[in-house]
Amino acid sequence: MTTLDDVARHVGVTSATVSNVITGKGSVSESTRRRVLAAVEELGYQPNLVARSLAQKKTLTLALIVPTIANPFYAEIAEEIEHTAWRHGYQLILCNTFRDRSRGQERLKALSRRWIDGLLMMGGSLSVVDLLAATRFGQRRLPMVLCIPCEEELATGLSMVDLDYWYAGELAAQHLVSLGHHRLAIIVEYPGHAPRLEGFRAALAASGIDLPPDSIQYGDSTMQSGYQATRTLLSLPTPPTALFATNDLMALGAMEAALDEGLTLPDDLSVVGLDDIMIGAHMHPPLTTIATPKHELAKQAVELLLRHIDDAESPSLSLTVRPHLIVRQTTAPQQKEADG
Amino acid sequence: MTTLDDVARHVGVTSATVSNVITGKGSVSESTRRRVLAAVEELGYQPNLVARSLAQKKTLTLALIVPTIANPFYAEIAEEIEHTAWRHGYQLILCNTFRDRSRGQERLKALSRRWIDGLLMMGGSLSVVDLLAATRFGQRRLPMVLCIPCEEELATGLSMVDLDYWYAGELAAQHLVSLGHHRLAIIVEYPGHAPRLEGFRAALAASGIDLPPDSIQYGDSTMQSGYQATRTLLSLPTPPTALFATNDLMALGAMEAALDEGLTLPDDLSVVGLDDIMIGAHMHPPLTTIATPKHELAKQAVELLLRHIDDAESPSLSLTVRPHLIVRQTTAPQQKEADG
DNA sequence: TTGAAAGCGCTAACAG
DNA sequence: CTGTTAGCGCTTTCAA
Repeated sequence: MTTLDDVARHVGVTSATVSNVITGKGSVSESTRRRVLAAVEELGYQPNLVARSLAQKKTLTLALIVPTIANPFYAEIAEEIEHTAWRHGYQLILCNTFRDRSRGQERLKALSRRWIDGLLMMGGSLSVVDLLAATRFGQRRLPMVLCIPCEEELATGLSMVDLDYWYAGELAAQHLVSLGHHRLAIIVEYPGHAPRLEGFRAALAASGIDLPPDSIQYGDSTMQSGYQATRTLLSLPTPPTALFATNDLMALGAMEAALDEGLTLPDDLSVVGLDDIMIGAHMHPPLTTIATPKHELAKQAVELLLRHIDDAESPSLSLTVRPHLIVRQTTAPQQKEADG
Repeated sequence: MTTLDDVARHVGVTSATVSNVITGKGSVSESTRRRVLAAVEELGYQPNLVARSLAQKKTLTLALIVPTIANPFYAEIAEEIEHTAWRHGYQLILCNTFRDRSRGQERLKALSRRWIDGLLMMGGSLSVVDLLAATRFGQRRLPMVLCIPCEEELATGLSMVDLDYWYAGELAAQHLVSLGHHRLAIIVEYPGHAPRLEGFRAALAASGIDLPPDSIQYGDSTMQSGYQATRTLLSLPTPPTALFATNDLMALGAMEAALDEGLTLPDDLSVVGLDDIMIGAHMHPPLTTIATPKHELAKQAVELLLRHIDDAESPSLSLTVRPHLIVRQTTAPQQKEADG
């Protein structure tokens, strides 16, 4: 384990000089510069990041907090975030909270001791109280951006990158309405996904279609809940001919339930999801969904965070990314019905 | 940002004493101990991990290298690993290599500068050369364990935690044979999944069943490749009645292909996967698979790594975890056939 | 252009 | 039981 001093001694200069050539700061004569570089090579010197971090109060480390990386949606975003972070020279510490408050707090506390440069938080990972506490680590301010905040996180005043979920709901409704459906249902995580519901409802209203209470079912973003909600919907006196699940996992659960009921997709029931997780495209039939542009989302989030890191005075910003509809094969025109 | 010295000054002792009460080392009188603790509380003191790391040469940080966290199998394991690591007080840096050598090398180099305490590597993330180079960071030895090594990584002599894949192949074959199938096929990533193939082949041989070259198709562990391979298999003069895909993603691709061909699952074709990714249980029909006990795998891997960290002399170990069959609904008894 | 010196915040010997 | 001292490996003034 060679240190700066080793290199310096080997060349016959001082460690400050070696530091200068390595960081590219200060000015060094071309000749010593070359000798230093040669020595670095020869001794296989690697700068020690922890020493540097201590001296500069900068760790080149970001943390990403997610509810659970086992959810493919978060995993796919995490991959993009990791990628973007590394491109900017930052490493990523991964934290799962399992949506558990005490766990989240622990994680945060541990992070605060290690002087991460910034924090990226997926919405719903932490309680809002903990979240706000997190913005101040000791006395110093922790740069942080919220990625896809949930309802109650919107008022925190933090920087955030969100998807235009209201628009997503609108897209889903418009697509379904354009196919001639008028008995629609929604499976929604509430209140987390409220804007999706509202966008959906508003677009329906604009087409003169009502969304009765019965046709709004609640889930918790898992397949299981999508499955259950769909069983309930299908057992209604007049079951829906089309449904929108506010995330893909619930949509997959819905498909499963419909198939278990012996229905044919999409003829007997149209299903629209939201997220565009990889696997959705490979279901049978492939899932029609409102896609989250994950690469863009990650890019915006990381770059916004870096802006906060580089400039502590940089004001809080709210960015919004627009989703788009991907029509695959779980949606079809409304069939003729017996009872108009 | 209060430091040890601040606390010390506030109490009227020396920073060494404060350090002692915080780390629990050395001996401190009960009275000063209480005063220190009070001051810590009052000032909201948080120990600075980077300073501590520098002093102790220990960072309480592990890194996990995976090919891609977007693959649910890795994501689910990553979650278990993160969980286990945190329970032991370690944080986790996540690295995706995208199976790209240069990217893997970069990651490794960056990690080497930050003095991580240990490295967990999913098999196939890195070239073997880089992998071996990674064991020595500068002159110091980097504790490391390989998780589910691939063929060419077995000879590295590193500690590893593997699944008994030969046995997994055997389980798949036995299950299918017990259902009366004798025209079997396999979709395998080669040579990465060679033991799975060999176990499968051996178990078939034991039942007097041959596995002709045609019925061995190659994939790269993606759904797409499973899909393609299955199309090929189904277009054979005598297509198989059952197939084993050496990972779940390929099995899902196989299901998709079969359904696209108009086949009914499992009556027209039995499919067995391997991994037990979450989503497999929710397909229609739910996927029969050979399950990886991910929790145990993660636990073994992390704990083995910690053993290496705590004791540099701890010898390399190879642990093996046994998979088990989960029968769901993609496998069924062989149907009667027209042509014996 | 280079060197000397101080310091980042903490731990670890060793004295007292 | 507590204080003193000396680092950990690097950066950063400030002089020379």
